[in-house]
Amino acid sequence: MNHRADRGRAPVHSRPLRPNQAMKETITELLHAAVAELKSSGELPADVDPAIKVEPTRDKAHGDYASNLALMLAKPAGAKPRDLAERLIAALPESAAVSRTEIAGPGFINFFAATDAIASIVGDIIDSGDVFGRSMIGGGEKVQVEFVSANPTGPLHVGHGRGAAIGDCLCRLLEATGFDVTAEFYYNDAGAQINNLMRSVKARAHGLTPDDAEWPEDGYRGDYIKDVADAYLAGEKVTADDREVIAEADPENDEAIRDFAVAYLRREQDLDLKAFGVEFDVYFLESSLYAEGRVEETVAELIKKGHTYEADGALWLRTTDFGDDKDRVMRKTDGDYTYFVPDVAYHYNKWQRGFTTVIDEQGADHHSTVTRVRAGLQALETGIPQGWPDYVLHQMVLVTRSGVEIKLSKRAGSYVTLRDLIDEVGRDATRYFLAARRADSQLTFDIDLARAQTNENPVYYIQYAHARVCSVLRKAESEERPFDHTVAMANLSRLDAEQEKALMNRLARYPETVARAARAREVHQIAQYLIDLASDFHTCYNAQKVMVDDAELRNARLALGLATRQVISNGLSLLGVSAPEEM
RNA sequence: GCGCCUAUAGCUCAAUCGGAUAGAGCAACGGCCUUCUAAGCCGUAGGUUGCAGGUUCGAGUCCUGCUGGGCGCGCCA
Repeated sequence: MNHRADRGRAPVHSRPLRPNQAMKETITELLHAAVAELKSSGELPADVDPAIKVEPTRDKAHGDYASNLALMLAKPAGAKPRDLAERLIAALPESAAVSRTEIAGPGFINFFAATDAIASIVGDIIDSGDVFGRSMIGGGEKVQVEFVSANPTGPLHVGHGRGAAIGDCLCRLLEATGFDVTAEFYYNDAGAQINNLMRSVKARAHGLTPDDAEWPEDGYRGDYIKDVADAYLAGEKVTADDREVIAEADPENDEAIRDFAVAYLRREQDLDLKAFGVEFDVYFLESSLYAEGRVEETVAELIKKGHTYEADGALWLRTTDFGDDKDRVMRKTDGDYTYFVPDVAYHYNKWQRGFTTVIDEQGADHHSTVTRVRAGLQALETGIPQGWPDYVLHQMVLVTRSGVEIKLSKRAGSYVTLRDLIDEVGRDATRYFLAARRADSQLTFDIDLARAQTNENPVYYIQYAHARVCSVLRKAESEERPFDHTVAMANLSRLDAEQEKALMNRLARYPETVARAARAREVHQIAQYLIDLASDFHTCYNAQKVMVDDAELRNARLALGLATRQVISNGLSLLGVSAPEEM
């Protein structure tokens, strides 16, 4: 196990957080008070204890916030929702934050917030800075996210790229919500596939090409194998995962070829990941499970707990006892273990390392391992909860150019590499496109769209909003009318245009968006939010000129710009996408 | 055949632990730069949320069945 101390992501913040959902919380408290009032007057049964839900409205005609409380309480109260809503409103304590309420639709209570109350978010954001949106809902819990975990048999492909983008963003998201995150990469550095790699490199070292008759069966045919062979014969030195390997240059030394090829391809993958802005805390080698006796230990434990049997010359695990649809072979007739045994040993090791939550991010084509690994862990009977670990599975990525699917990369031979994409469309756009969709739907990566330097591209749409604010601030400086924090804070109530209110309401939703995305393990929600935020900003920008002569209004608008810039920047950093100051 | 995922505007996708009139971007059409970056904005058009039932005040969302698509179903990983 190799540790990487420096990862580049910020540590969990311990700074106290400002209350940045004030408006929503205020309304929730008002409703609590109203319910208590109605209970004491006997209009509501004393035993009802509703979960009060206050949501930002989708339609501004419905006010700023709405609650379905009356609908929820109608049945237990034995009253019509609208009547109940009326009584709830009558029982609401006075509050300066709420300018008016109304009953709408089947019984929703709509709240129209006072401009002051909405605008206070701007000050909160500016004061909080990078911390805005962060929380401690994770409570410092140790979480491990395992992702990419590609075997070192070739360059990373688009699918790995999707895993890298989702996994890395998930780590950032979890850290931002107060989890103690370890990013881990697991790989198989021994076994049949690595032997195949060795044979392929050896064949290349002997001058063979994939079309020769003597080329190894199922050998890796990509051009990169030749690069590995050339480097090996040239006696190159490679460093990967803190290990240094010097090529023996002897085309007959299987062991040396194997070590070199693994190190070489690991280094290649790391260079790609680094170019993609992804780093890991821990690289875990499958071979270490054997070297440290963890595989044997796991097998012995499974046998001891009585969930195994011998049949047809093999050792089986009765995974059907734990929800699998058929039993699985652990030890083959040739004496080797099947891959799932080290998988179980590895996950048992994760548990022993104290990760109460483990999230495995992987391609959905491996989804059958989910049941198997969980079954193996249950069979150990060590108190690991059912359904541990968690999985985030992503579906296939289809890459198109000019509307036509592309499947081949020269270098890799059979698939589009992550490097191809980064080189062609750039890191920001690649990350964004791979992270912006729900993991469990298939993704079409449109190269033309991703590399478009025009308004067609959603990444630039967001980045442009950020750059625009920066531009306005530069203008304020150059005109020697710089932002004045005191004047701005005293005049936030001037931000009363419809577009400004909409933008501020959007800003206020950022913390809960981060929290929800982290809870759901859905990084695409951040991407979606940023599009909406950028849209609200662009609308505002076109409707309301910032650099007006009225200093009070000007500074209030500059403050709104600053707050917007801050949230865009915070959100983009969760995605690992840059926030340029000019474009 | 079995399991997992999925089906939303012409295309790519959103949609708050079930909420009000399902939203963006692209593509189409019409407007807006002597004004802070037009990589932008405003407007128009575009939908039986695959189909059929069910649950309830309310369903794109939950349940059942069906249809289409993807992936998996090995003593490969």
